[in-house]
Amino acid sequence: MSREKLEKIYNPISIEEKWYNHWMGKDYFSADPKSEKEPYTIVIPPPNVTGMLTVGHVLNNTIQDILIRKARMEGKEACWIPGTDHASIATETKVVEMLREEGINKQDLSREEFLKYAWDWKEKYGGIIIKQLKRLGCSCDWNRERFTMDDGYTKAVLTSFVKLYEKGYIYKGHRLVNWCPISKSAISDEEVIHKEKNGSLWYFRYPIKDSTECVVVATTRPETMLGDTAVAINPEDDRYQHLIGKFIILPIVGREIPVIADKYVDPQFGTGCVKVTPAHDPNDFQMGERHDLKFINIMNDDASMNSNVPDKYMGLSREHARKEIVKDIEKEGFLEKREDYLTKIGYSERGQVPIEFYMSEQWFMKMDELTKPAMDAVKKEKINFHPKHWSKTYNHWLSNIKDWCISRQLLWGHQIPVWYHKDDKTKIHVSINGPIDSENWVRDTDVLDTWASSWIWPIGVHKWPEEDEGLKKFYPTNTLVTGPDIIFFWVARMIMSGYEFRGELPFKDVYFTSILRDDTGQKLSKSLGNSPDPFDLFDEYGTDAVRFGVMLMAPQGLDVLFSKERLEIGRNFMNKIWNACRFLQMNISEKGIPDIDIDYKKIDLPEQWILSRLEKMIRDYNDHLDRFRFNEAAKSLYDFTWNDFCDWYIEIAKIRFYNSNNEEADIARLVALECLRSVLILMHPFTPFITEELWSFFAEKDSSDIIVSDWKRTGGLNNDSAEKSMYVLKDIVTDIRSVRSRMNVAPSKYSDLIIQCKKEDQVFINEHSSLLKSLARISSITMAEDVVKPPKSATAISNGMVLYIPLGGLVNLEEEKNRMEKRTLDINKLLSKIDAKLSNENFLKRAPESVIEKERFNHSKLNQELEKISKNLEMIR
RNA sequence: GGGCGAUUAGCUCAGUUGGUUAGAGCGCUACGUUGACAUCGUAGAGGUCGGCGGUUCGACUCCGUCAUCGCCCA
Repeated sequence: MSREKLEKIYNPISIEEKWYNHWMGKDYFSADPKSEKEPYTIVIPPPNVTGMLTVGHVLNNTIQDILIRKARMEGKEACWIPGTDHASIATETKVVEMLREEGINKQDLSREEFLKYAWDWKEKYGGIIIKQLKRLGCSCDWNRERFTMDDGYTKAVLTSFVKLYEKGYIYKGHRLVNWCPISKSAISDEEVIHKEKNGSLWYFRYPIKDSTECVVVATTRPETMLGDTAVAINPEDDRYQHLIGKFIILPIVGREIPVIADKYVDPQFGTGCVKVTPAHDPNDFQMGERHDLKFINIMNDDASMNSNVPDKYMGLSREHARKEIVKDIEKEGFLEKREDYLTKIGYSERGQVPIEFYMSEQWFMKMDELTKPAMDAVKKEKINFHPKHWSKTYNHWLSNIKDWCISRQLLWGHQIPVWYHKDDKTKIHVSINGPIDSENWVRDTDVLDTWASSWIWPIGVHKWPEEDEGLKKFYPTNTLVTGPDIIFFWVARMIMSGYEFRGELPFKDVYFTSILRDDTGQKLSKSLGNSPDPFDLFDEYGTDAVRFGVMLMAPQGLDVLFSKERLEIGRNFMNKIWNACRFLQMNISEKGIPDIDIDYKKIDLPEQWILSRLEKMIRDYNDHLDRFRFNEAAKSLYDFTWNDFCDWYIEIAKIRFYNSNNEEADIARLVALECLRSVLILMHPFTPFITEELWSFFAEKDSSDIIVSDWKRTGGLNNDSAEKSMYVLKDIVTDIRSVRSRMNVAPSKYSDLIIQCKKEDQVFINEHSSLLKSLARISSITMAEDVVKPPKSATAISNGMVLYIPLGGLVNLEEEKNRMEKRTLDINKLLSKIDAKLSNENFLKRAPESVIEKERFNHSKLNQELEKISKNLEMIR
């Protein structure tokens, strides 16, 4: 034990950095691929390289740190691989924004020039979140840190592309894609956020050629009419049969477009006639293909009108064009009406504006073959989701998946490894290093979707496609910890890539964290500005307190309403532990730790009891952690430490320490130490700093740092009868305290105790009388089987014993009477419930014996209590 | 429209495979600085576990249904 004294006040800041540097210096976080130990691996969900730590990251990474630290203590080769993601579209958006502020337009830069700015940006902000993770205490193997655009990782990404291309899983196609007009790029279905908006439904009259008749079509997007190339009706619709094959003169534009019949049209919806804009609507696109219609793209890549529309609209934004079109349609008498209409609009996740369906040539990945093993793995529980219900969402998504658009019209990212021959554009070359005669080829300008690089993260963090020792030792990984919001983006795709490239699952367990929300239910996010800065929280409460508090409030499978006030429980608990240790230190340090062997069969009841409680806690704690119930684990540790150990055992230890019996005191010292050491060990993964600090004071001589100490799965001594006896004793103490409190006895005053109880109880009380006296502030105890209630005494009935406390003038008989009458009512209610059960033949026949026994026991116990209360009530009356 | 989740004390929430006199923290009431801790202690008040129906000897727990709220997908 260290000689220095613990500071009176726990000061987190002063110890956190000290211990982190110590751990780093000792190289505890490094994982050795040559180790004989069983590996336990986690790959971090790589945060955005230019991102900042949010409270969500705190939750997510604390969980990973808990798993890794526990595995390390369990003697496994713990390997937590950290890194960051280039986040193509998000980062590029930020860089473009930064350039704009400097007055630079992205369009005016060459690819190389832009990338120079982007890399500078990455260098400037790239390290921040990594530093933040260190402050959080994360025990990642920092030697293995990866960035998704590192040379090695890039090679892995390009390899995956080439392999899939060669397999025929990747193809180029001219399609309608989700287009973000802000980033001027295609985006995937998952990057489109659907929002419900109040909009309008406009009804336009389209005149039939060579007729006075009109059809009425409804649209929420009037400006797209500039690209209409047909009007469609349902082939069964009697109202419009005569129009099939006729032509319409498109208002404003003057184009002649056919009336077609297609089953897609719902005759019940609107007028039953729809305008068809094949180049700007997915359903219309399909109709266009079926009927060989013209595809007229009316927009530029920023969603302004292009040269395919009448001159007066050219260059207008889509919003402006809409107003003009409606105005002009109305002016020319083609507007039938306008209705309010609630509509779902797809927004670009990054650009925050409505997306366009836009015709362009993109690279796609075929999904059907890739999904098969991925679905199978979860179905057969080779991969387990926690909580399990996410597997339903997973299956649903995989069974309805469409081909994945993986190309992006961005510069920041992995440029697609495809080259086109300068002389013959149809001749293409696909490889990692490019063609030898590079001067004759032009590389595809697009980059890959970020998720098409991060989906190989568990593989790409090693040297793949090389079969290096890291890959062999640390793949597959054990657990993935991530948010359910990226189950499609990332989790599902990692599983696909794992099977595709390794023929094996990437991880065995997936833990989906709670989503943190503010008190109004909004998801905490940097962009909304409702996420507190974790660093402010660390400063205010201490990092350990934040970690513990967050873990305590995040149950498995549910969202959490986060508020920083809820972290107080963590801070208070750290304070409690600190002071419990300080107390022990005060009572040990002068003599040093006693060097005696304890005969555990001979120790006193309180020692037996606390060790039994400890054993139960260790068991529950491990059980909860094994099942990823971090909040429950934290709770059981908290309960044991505060309620059993501090509230009761330390109070009892005080009696030992201040008495003259040295042997008892030494035993108490050792038992208390045993409890404390166990608590520190188990708590270390949750709160690494404070536990390492306290361990340095309380560890056995020559023991290792707590971070590499042995984990505990057992430790105490289970003893049910001791727990029962102690329960009785605690009950008596509480009952006496309750009486004294009710009668306003000053806490400092001692009182006498007279007990009416059986012989065996007298033996029991005698055995523990000093404890009872001290804990309940009793000066003398007298007992007998028959006791006449002493005058002016208050009464409590506890475990079949009647306790009398003479209090002279303090006794309030009215209060006593009310209390006893209330209890009588309660008991009668309970008894009638039990009676109902015990008189039910089916219950007696079918319930297990232990349950029946319990009911009988309660029945007689309550009856006894009732009898004693009645007698006492009579005496009062 | 389809799916998932939630509804337990004034507030925020636990409650693991059905058997508890239904728990915690905060808040509230009373008392308290007795040599670890006022970031504390002691004692206490407070809930017919969203409604209805069912399964069962027994339902906060399982099933059905309705209501309200939230999320995801189309």
